[in-house]
Amino acid sequence: MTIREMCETFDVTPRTLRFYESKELLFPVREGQKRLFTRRDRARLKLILRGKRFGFSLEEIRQLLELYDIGDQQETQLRETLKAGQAHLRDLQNQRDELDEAISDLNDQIALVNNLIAGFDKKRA
Amino acid sequence: MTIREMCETFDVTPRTLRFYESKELLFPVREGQKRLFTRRDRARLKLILRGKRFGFSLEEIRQLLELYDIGDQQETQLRETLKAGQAHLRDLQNQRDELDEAISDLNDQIALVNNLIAGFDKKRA
DNA sequence: GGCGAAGTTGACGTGCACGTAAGCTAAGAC
DNA sequence: GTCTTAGCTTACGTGCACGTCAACTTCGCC
Repeated sequence: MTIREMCETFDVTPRTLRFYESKELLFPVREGQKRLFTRRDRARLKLILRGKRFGFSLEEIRQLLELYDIGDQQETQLRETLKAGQAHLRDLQNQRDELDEAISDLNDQIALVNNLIAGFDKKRA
Repeated sequence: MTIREMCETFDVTPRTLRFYESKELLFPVREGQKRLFTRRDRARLKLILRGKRFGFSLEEIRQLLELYDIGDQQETQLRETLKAGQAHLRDLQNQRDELDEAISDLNDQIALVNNLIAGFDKKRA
C-alpha cells in the first residue's frame, strides 16, 4: 500500500506517517526509495490512532504496540509488556467510568437547557 | 479558596490556574491582589479537567462551559450553546463505543499473552 | 523592623505532534 | 526528451498547554 493510499484510508497526512516511522511506530518496507505499508503497518496504525484518541502519547503507544506484536521478545520483556498492557487496560476502564458520568451529566444539562428554550417557545405562542 | 488549596484539591499547579484564568475559563475574585476561587470556579475546573481527559481543547471546553453557566445568555446564543453541547454529547457517545471496542480488544490480547507466559511456566515445571 | 512564606505579574522556555517549504529523484505520459 | 506527478530528505516553523525564572508586593511572626 502506497503512502497516498494509507493517507486516504486512515485520513492522515504523509507527514504523519513519516513521522510515525521516524518514531518507530511503523515499519514500511522500501521499494526503491518509496515506502510500502504492509498489513502489519495498517493494524498498527489503527491502534495508534485509537491510542491517540484516548489520550496516550506516541511513546506510550509504542510500548503498548509491543503487546500486539509478540514474536522475538524475551520472556522477561514479555512480562513487562504484559504489565504495561494491564495498566493501560485499567486506565481505559477508569476512562469508561468517567465517560459514563460525563455523558450522564451532559445529558441532564442539555435537557435542562432544552426545557428553558421550550419555555421561550411557549411564551411566544 | 486560595490558589494553594485549589491546587491540592485538584492536583494542578498555580501556573495552570492562572493560565485558565487568562483564557477566561475561571473567574476567581480578588481579595487585595490575591485570587479567591469560588464554588463556581471549582465546578468549572472539574468540568475543565474532565474535558481535557477526553481530548477537548481548552477553547472547546470554554464553549461547552457556557452550557453549564446559563444566565445572561440571549435566546439565540442559548440555542447555539445547546447545539454545541449536543455535538459534544455525540462525540462522547462515539468515544464510548470506540472505548468499549478498545477495552475488549486489549482484554483479548492480554489473555493471549497470558496464555503464552503460562506456557513458559508449564515448560519449566 | 527585618524576614521568610505565599502570592503576584511579565516574559521567555519547553515538549509534543505534527505543518510547511526547499530542493532532489524516479516514473510514466505525451 | 521533457514535463508533470508522486515521493523523498532535511530542516525550520507552529499551536497548544503549560514550566520556569526573575523581580516585585503583602502579610504574619519573632
